[in-house]
Amino acid sequence: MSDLTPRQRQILDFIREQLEESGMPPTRAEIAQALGFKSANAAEEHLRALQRKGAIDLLPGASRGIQLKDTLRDQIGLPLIGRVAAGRPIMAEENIEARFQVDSKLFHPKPHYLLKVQGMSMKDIGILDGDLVAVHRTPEVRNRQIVVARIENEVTVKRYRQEGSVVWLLPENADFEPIRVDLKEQSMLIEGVVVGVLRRGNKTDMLQ
Amino acid sequence: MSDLTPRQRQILDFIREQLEESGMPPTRAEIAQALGFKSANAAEEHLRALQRKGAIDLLPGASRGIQLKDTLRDQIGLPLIGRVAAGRPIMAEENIEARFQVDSKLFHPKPHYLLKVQGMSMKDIGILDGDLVAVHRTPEVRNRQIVVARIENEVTVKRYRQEGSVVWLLPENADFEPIRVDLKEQSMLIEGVVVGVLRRGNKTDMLQ
DNA sequence: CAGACGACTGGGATTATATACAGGTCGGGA
DNA sequence: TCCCGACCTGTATATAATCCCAGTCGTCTG
Repeated sequence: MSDLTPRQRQILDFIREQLEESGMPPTRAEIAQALGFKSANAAEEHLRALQRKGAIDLLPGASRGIQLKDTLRDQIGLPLIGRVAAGRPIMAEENIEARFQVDSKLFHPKPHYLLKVQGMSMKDIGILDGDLVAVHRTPEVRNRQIVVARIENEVTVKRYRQEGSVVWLLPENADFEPIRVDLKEQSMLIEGVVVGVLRRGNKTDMLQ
Repeated sequence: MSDLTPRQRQILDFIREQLEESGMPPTRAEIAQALGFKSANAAEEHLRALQRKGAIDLLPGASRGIQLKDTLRDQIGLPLIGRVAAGRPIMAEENIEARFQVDSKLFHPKPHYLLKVQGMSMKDIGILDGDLVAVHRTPEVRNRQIVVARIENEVTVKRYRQEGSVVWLLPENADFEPIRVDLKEQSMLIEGVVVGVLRRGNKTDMLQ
């Protein structure tokens, strides 16, 4: 899905924009005009490419018959992951406690799931025990990002720092110790990047 | 706006349904088929009636050129309140920066708006500068609740404590001083109770 | 009881739109 | 070198869709 050319991504963005602003998908001619094409056929070809790559659906014969594929994900809502069963993928059915619809405009990049945080190790950046973090599922993380990592079947939220083959998972609370992982000796799985935090007032006495 | 005939409401509902399901407004022919009309003109006339009554906008010449009026579209989702203009009600149009759809199952009681927090005075309970708090609009608050209060046109988020006619607005950060309000001397308006917190990772460098 | 109005049928002109086909450029592999 | 794929122009055409006109059938209102 992410192997789109820059031009194709541009067109996908334009479609999304149009849907936001006018509430309907654009026509070939509108795409061509927006991107500066002199022929609507250029838009047609890009749409077909986007369809081949699975980014959109095209309804044959229908005017403005363009559908974004990822609307499905939005409609169902984000799964809330509680405790992660040992040895199971994080999104396995048995880990899902509930599903919540959360506006995808709120977070960027788009989160794939919510994870319930256990413990106070990230207290200093405002992530408390019981908070839900919105996680974008990706193995590509950069230094200083807050990540969800799995070591030895333990899922943990920490700040990421890599130095060669050594990864440090840093807490944001002086009471906790950094975790050192040597990738040559131990395996570690990056489950994603934290893109947002969500706290429910009623569940903790923190707020009321 | 609500003086629509049953038939007109049915058609408005169908438009909304189509937008949800297919991501694009229906054509006259599609409306006619869904409602059992044999002529697309019946749909045309209903659309004109809906436009006259202010429920929708029709874009002349455009296929599927039906837009739900902003007042309808905007009713979806919680308004995000940024800075509150002095002397204006908190939900005034000019204070609304955006709207986000948030699952009502997430918070309880149901929030009425999101407020952007300024400053670090509530840092110790994980409410940071720039965070959004979900607020349930009510004047009835109890001690120890986190409330949104307005004093002298300043809107502030603090922990509430009342002792007779004196109200204390307590920060959750040792660097800040409690605010003392004597209701006999000063006026204070309770704008609501905080029922949740929401942090967007991309806006701060806190998360990434 | 005329007349306005909501709710339709049926037909048809006119435009908007999708989409096929025939080109052309440019850069990157095999 | 040749071919391919991404990227475009330009022309053409069938069809999707808007939108105007002329009616019909009730119901309610002055």
